[in-house]
Amino acid sequence: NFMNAPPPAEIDRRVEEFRAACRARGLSVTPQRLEIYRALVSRGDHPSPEMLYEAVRERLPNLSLATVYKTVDTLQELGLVQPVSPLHERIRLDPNMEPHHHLVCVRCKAVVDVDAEVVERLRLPPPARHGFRVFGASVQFSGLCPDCQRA
Amino acid sequence: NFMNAPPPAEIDRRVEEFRAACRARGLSVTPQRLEIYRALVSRGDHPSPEMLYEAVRERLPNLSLATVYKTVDTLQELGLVQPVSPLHERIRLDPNMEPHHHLVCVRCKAVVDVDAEVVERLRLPPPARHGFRVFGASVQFSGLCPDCQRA
DNA sequence: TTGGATGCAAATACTTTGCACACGG
DNA sequence: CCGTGTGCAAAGTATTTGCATCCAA
Repeated sequence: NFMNAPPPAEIDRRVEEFRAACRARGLSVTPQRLEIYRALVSRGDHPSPEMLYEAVRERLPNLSLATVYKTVDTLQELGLVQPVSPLHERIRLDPNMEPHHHLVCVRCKAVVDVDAEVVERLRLPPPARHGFRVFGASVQFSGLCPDCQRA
Repeated sequence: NFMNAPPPAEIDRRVEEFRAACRARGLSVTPQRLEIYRALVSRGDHPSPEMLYEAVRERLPNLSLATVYKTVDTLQELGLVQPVSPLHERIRLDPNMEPHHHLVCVRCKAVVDVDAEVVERLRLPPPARHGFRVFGASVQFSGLCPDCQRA
């Protein structure tokens, strides 16, 4: 198991933080929200909404998948979660097969290639490899494109 | 316009490469395939299948969106295109809001956090910024997780 | 001529929305 | 009690598949 689940004390601390964030914003602290957030921080594996749904249903069998999606939105607004990739909504295609990097506009999702040379060689030290065989690395710079800076 | 479209000569060269790759593999060289690949390399903006569809329909009005998807699959098999993000199929959630990096298994899509310290600070020199205002950078290491190395 | 490629339509997968009821504050 | 949150079902969007027809070789 190569996942990075936090220790129990850390999980509890983060769940408390979440309660506080809800109270601060006037949001109800419901069992669904608590369990969904707890499941998310407990599992170190960056789950999809469906995976969270399955996990939480063991404790809350009436949970609805729609509630998971809504709760994830809420967590994003609270600044407690983010998608691993900002480009998950639709597939985006790259005909450049050479090693290179990307610059992504967080607003309009424009993607620009960045040549490999402008970034120094990226090495992952063995202890950080979690047993993976590592082939490559690509950097994703995030920012605002010229158009979106105006808007 | 901050996109990086190649010069016409380069586009033609790559389309020829594509013809050759098709012939080498015994695949038909159809107008649809040629135009889809040409559109992909012409536009430097990493289009979605829908964007390609709209672009190519100006020249081939009968084109079907399903053909675009099928052609994209073919191009992937030929090693001529890849998705910008390997995690586009479903949203994956990360409750770690600190700057950090990811290690992704290309086979099973497992995602593991990599602490920021193990990679040196990533700077994008101004000329490479294409007018973007850049906030952050995160590295995505790709590899095979322990389980998938066995399979 | 003929097998692979295309177009259409139906199917599937993922995510969002509308609304009546439930429950936290 | 009141208004937000939940569950269900239906709708919406992205992608895949089945199949009859078409066309590149």
